[in-house]
Amino acid sequence: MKQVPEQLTKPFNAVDIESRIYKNWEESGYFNPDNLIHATKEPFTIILPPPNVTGTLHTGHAIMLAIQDTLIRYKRMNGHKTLWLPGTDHAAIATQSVVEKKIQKEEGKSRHDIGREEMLYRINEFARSSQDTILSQFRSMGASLDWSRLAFTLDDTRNYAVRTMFKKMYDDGLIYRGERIVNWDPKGQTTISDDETVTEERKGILYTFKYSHDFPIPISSTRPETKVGDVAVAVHPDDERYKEYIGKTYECVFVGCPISIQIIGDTAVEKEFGTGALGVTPAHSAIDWDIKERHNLPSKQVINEYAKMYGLANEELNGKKVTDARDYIVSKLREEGLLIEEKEVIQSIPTAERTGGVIEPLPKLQWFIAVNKPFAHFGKETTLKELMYRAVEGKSTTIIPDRFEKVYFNWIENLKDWCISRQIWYGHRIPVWYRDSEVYVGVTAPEGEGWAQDDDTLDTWFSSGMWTFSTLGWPNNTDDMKLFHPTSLLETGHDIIFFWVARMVLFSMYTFNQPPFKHVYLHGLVRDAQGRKMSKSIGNVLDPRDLSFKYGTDALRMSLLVGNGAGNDLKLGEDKVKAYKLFANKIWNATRFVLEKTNDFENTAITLTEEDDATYTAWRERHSDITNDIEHYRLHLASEKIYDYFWKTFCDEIIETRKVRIMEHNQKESAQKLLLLLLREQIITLHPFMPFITEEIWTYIKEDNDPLLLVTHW
RNA sequence: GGGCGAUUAGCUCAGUUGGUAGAGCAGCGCAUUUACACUGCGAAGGUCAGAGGUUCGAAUCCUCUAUUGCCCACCA
Repeated sequence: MKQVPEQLTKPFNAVDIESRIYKNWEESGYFNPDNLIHATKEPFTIILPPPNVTGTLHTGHAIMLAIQDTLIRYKRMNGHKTLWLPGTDHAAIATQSVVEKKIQKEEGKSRHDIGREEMLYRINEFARSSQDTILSQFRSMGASLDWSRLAFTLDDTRNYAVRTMFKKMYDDGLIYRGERIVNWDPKGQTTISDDETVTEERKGILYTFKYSHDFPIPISSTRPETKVGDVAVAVHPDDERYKEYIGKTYECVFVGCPISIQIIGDTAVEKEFGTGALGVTPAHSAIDWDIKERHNLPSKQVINEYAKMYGLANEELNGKKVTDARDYIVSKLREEGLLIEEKEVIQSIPTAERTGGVIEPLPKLQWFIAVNKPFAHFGKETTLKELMYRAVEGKSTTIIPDRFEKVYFNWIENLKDWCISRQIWYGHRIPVWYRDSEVYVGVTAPEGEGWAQDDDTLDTWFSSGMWTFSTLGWPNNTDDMKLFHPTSLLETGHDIIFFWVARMVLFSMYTFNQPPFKHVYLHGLVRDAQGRKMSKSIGNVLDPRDLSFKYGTDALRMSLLVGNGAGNDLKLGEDKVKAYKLFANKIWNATRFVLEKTNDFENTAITLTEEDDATYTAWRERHSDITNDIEHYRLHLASEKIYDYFWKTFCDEIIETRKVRIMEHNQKESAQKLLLLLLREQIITLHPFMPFITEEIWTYIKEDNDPLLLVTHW
């Protein structure tokens, strides 16, 4: 007669067991693949998308952890050498601006008052203390991450990898320095990439005017203040209205500033827009810069890094903010009778995602990665763009759901050279040194006196893009590199496909001619129960820590998995989490009941009756169905199926019928054996989804020489 | 302007390769010396947005329409 464990007689309380169980797992060492000595199958690797060091756990993280941990646990139980590698991201602009704001608020100082060295020290200190917060929150989700391999995008190992990569690409002619129109963020005082901008719809006015009375062609612009930097007027070469002027140059005075305007023909100009004539401002518009390149025109910058006018003959303009300058110029035009039309239009204005500042396109000397430049690669001539395309097209990487492959291709096709330099301090400093007109690019500083390192840092996605292999010790030829790269799966949100996924493909294909991962699984965004975005202003943000504390981590994980198909957004309400807390209770109570009804069971050799055997066979079918779903990354179906079977089939049918037979001593031992067998196998099957409660129950039902459920065979 | 989705019960959503429409919540009826009220049993509720097509058979495949969401884009 076995005693039912005392703990089981109390109601289930998740909070009581979670930290203790996590500690047991961690101390067992099985999160580290080096300790999985019985793992005979090939490695299965996921590199965790590194959260920002400054962050705290949100529902997006929770989804990512639930999906990845479920897959990792499943693979580990299946005998794969399983590596799930954690790390954090220095998130350059985000982190620096948090610390800058803090210092501004507490000490009233700017980063320039503090100085580069001291500032970097402060940011690093902040990053380190902040990191502990997010990592312990990741632990609380039950994440079976190999903490012994923890990486940071800005630590020494990663910095060495970044410098090595920069040098290698520079030597291949893929990294170059050039003057281009970049997205300048006057608020953040830095360049940002196209992907870091968001367009905002705003009302604007399209002004149609002439520079001066003696200039023949009226032009239209929403930004008349930039027109003092005009060098040409472009018209369509076939435009009958303006054909006769092409090739002529006019000297005129526009709001007190002398400008020299050449009339040129260019097919980029649309006859139907505005007056059909485009004032060319190379320094303040990307399209105009291209026209300038085509026609060999000069360029005059009239707006500085603080979005103020400068260098103009009309002293009244100098120092004015662009918006004030616009008002000033419009009123001058009106006075002089040069303003022909004002038309209200909706315009899309690019703003900086991070700071909200209105982007000022400016010409700047920056570092770029050439994506369209042919180079020799593993014995063949190719371009980076081709490599990125080929990885997905050739199915060496598959994207789940596959409709995102189209999105990926679409983005690749429109890809332009990637500006990788940033004018902020926190990040990987560009490994380039200057002395007079000499330029030195190297992994380490050059010998000799008088060299000064480039002040800029690299775009944070440069280091993140190398993440699948920089975390494994590249450029050293480590055992981890040999064993775990390419990785098996990248699991992340679909909003990050361009920023990150494509860049990882770029670096890995370039370096190894192999993609960084075999599969990409994209999950959706979490929305509230009504389908709205979670936002602080609406007040509908669900904090996973609260939910976990209130309903248990297992319940939270289930609520994030069930019904959450790849690529679709997930609507999450508190009721859903609550429903899975009830499920945890059900598991707990069913376990107690089964143990009570079988505490006199001893005859383990007994064979099942025909009926019991059929029931068992039906379960095995359901089990292989679930296995198949997990193998195909259909966790939303697998989780629902095990939930449904446990509750509706096992509890409501099997237990109900067998308890009668046990009480009536009607083929009692077969019934007892069936219940024990099914309980054991379901606890194993539930483990990847609900790791805590199942590991706890395992201690009550396991055989003496069974290991932790964590490493029990699936 | 281009691209990608969504539309299934009152609400929120599943539905894996085409084979008798499912779940949770809400609501209705019944049960209660009960493993679990954090429960069980039962009933009700849907021309699967609309129209056309393919098929023996369509929520599922194709075309169009309507509504709706998201992403990308240098129209000055």
